[in-house]
Amino acid sequence: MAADVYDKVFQVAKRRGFLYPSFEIYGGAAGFYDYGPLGAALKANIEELFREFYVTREGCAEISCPSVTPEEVFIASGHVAQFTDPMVKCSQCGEGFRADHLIEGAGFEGNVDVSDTTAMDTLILEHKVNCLHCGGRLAEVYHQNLMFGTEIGPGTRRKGYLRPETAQGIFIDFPHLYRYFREKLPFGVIQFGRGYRNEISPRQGMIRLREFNMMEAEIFLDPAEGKGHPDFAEVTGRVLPLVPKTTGERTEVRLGDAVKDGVVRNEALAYYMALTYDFLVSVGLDPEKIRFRQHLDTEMAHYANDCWDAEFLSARFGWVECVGIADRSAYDLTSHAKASKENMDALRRYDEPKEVSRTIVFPITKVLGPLFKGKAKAVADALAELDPGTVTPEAAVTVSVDGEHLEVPPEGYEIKTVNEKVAGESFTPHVIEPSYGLDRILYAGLEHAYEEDEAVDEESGEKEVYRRLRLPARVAPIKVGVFPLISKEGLPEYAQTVDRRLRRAGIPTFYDDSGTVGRRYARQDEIGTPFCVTIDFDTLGDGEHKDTVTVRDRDTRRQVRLPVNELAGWVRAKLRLAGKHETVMPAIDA
RNA sequence: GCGGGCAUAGUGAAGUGGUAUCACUAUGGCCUUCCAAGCCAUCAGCCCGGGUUCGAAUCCCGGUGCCCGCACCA
Repeated sequence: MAADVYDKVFQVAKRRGFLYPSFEIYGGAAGFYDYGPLGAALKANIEELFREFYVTREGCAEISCPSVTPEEVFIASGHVAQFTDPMVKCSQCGEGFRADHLIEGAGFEGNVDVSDTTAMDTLILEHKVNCLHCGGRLAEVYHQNLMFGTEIGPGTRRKGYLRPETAQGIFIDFPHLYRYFREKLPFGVIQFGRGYRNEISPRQGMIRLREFNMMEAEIFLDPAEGKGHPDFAEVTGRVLPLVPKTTGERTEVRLGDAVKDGVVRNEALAYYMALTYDFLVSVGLDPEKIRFRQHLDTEMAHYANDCWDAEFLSARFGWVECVGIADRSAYDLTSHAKASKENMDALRRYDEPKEVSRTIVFPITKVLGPLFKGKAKAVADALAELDPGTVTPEAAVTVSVDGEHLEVPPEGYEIKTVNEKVAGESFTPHVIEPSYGLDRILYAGLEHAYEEDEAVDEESGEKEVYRRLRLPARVAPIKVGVFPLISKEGLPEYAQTVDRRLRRAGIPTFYDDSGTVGRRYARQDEIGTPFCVTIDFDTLGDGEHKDTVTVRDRDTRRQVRLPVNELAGWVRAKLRLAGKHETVMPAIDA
């Protein structure tokens, strides 16, 4: 059982307090992990970085919606019907199959209605489908929905689900958000949150979780404006590693060309791919181990019409999706508008309101009222819906109300031409969705940051593994380790005041005076602390180094001596630089 | 869900029916003037349940979890 990088990373993560398997004292549960103190800090730092990218830089607004969600939402979104796999098991050997795949494989022409289990049972009988494995008889088809169900309120008042994605909350709030953004497109909204998927067999550790953290952005835009991005010009020259669906081959192309050649469907998708690349690199992923793979038509989610996954290369799992950038078109808003009967449209304003003259069928309600009593309102509405061109003037007209045909006499309506001012035309915005899997990104960051050397002890000659996490300073849970060189003669006291000053300045630190300084460096290297500060006798003395400390860089082990008064500012400057990979690990001047 | 393997301290390992060992880590102390030094002490463990036996970490049965395949994976 050669320990691969996953094992090694996980071992450090567990031992040092990044990650713990959840519910461990009760035997654990696959697909759930706890974030320990360092993991929670790392997660918070990644979230903060996401805010920096999407809220500060892109101007998105952050909202936060519940995880527990009424069933109607997921009926409208398609998840109840489609976030499910129709399963059928062999009654003999127990082998499980996708029922619809079996039926299609048996020569059935046409669409299998995956929502109708009895229809599928019938089809299985008709086509004499047996177990592919042992030839045994198949049991009944059942739905394996991957959402966690629950009830809202005591008893079974109202069915609900834990959300499988945070996006729906944003879509549902669209009318509010549209007003918040003063009825102007495009705008973006982000949400951090947990999502839940009751995976059948989550056996890939941090990669496939049943409860996981997402950072999702929904960018609403007007499709008539070509799905562009105001800053697209800044990224046209960027070259990203792309794996288009047409070839399946990795190519490196300028984004401007990729859009021009139709490889990437629109500017907005391409822009967010570039942004995502920068984000992943800032979190500490190895730029050489990132690529963008386009979904094949067959693997696209039910709501998407184009989707590029950012994938990272894992030593154990191969290429793993960690961000999905999808063009969801108008799918979600249209679905919710239809299901809720709310208006989810936006208005494309004309420069000047237009005078439009329109011919309409105008109901004369004072005639319809006495004539149709309770149904008068419905009749009036039905009349107004009619196309004036189909109505013969001065004649009775028949309308259909609740399946009943009613004849309206000529005096019940009037055909007239009205002049209206139209401010614009309404349309359903399209959505570009960059959706980030936080847990996977965090794991990727750890795996790509992990480094070990075999150190040979000079005295004993024994080999020892030296582990180091080269996390970017920006995301490292602890920024500075603070040590007295040795534990005596006032060094610890002085070091503690340095530690305290740094923390008061908003810099997370770890004070350590145990063992030798080398051991303390090792401990901090292992959790990715970028800087360690040591207080020595020169600090206390009256010489030229009075009130100066040494700062040691994790990756180069180089040291620099700084006045203690400048320390907090120096560290903060290094942390601010951490937006790009090249600058996150600055060498310290010797 | 199916088949196979595994389960001993925080970590890694030893332990073929008779007092559970060892290393590392951690904690306290001594020592220590910059990269896992040394010394002393301390904490902490047989996955769960049942069976066989005078006696089970060890043998048997069942369960759970993890790993590897198959299947599944918007």
